[in-house]
Amino acid sequence: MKLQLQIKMNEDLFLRNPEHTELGRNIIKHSIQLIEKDGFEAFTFKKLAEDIGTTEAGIYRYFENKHRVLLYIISWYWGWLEYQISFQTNNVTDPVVKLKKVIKLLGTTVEDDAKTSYVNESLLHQIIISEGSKAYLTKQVGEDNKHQFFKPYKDLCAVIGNIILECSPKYKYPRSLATTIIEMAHFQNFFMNNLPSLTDFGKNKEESDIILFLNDLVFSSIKKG
Amino acid sequence: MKLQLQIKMNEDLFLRNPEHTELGRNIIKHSIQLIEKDGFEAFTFKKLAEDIGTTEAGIYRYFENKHRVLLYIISWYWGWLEYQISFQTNNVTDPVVKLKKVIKLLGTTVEDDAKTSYVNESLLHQIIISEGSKAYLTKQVGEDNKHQFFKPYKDLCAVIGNIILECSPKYKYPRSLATTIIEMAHFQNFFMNNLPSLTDFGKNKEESDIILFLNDLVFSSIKKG
DNA sequence: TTTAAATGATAGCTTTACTATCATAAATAG
DNA sequence: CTATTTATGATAGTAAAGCTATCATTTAAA
Repeated sequence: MKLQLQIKMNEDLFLRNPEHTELGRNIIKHSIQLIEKDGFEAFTFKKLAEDIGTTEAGIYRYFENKHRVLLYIISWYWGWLEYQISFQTNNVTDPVVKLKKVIKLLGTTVEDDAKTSYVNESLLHQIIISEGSKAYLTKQVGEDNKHQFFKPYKDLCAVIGNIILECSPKYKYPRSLATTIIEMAHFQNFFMNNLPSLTDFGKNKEESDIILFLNDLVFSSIKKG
Repeated sequence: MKLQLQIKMNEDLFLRNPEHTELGRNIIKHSIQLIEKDGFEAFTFKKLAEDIGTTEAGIYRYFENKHRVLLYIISWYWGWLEYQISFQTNNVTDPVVKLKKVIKLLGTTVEDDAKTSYVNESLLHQIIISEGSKAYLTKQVGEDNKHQFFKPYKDLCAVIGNIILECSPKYKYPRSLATTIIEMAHFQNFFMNNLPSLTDFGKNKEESDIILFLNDLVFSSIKKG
């Protein structure tokens, strides 16, 4: 049996659902490739169109602008990650074990998942590291929030926050600790590879060291209460 | 006696030193105002020129592009903050007290400092919160790093890392914890004001709560060793 | 098979990002 | 106190980015 995984996307993100057509799926696929390769600033609909073999106008029929594309693929990633977490922590009773799995998932470079044909999770993970915060670090964050564009991120944060509370019911900052884990999993990775003297991982450049750091950070914080 | 504070800037950041001329100082002053008001993406040399009452070409004589302007003002801020830290922790022997002062400085909205005429530190602090990570989250991070554009940030990180080591000589991740404090001081603030459900500070929206969170995070991490 | 929906091809417009040129004003050196 | 460097102003122009519009054609659904 061939399984196919579908992430439910916010309809306001697009003008026409990219999942429904070949061109749409190509837009997602090539956007991920281009943004990963050149960075979000250098990413344009013109280049994307050339890459796919369609025209600029064709892209605009699916997405209002490139920021929406970024929001789309990042939302997709958070949705996918939440699914991974629920899958991997299923039947796990010990919340400490759960939380450790979450940290490992956040801090590990993922492999491309065959269940999602037009999305390369490995590239997407790199995009999350380098471009993730650009989704919300804008002046339109309030408007975008009204459209619920950050719901997948908030949901993930809530899931992790609840696991933290399971570990330590009296801990005062479950959500802020959750965002700290998420953001730091990615920032420490970026720093390790680009500005290593900002981290303690410059020598080995091992993701596993980041995970050790995050485990230490999280479990010393919550073990007290 | 009127004191004047000068931050030594990396010469590669500009084509002509903006500190030396009225126009140059205006470029810095109005850049800070515009970036704070409209965000970095909407910031253009044309608008800046109109704001100042000069021409686009005039700006280009000082800065190669708007990203260099961002790097300039952000570098300035880190330099200024390192000075604030060294000033405020001077004569403090207890490293725990020092570290608490650092966290407070990072997490508190600063007031405009009269000692620096053309720089509004209060606006600059807002820019650090919303735009700070865009300085390095680019494809040119490697090139920019060769120019030493991130030295002020690295220096600050080293200073904080050393205070952490003073508190707890065996702690394994002083630099990563330092960047975590710095980044989270700003991200939690951004989230609190824009996406409050990502934090535990949505009700009060008090900076002091972020500082409590960071203190808890840091001191539970380092107290073990 | 008719009708609607999706795509391709092309054009055009405004803004951004940047370079170049030349005249003039201000500062400074001889 | 003039000569000359240096900074600024004014203007022009180019390539690319960001976006909208139109119409013909292909593809898919009724």
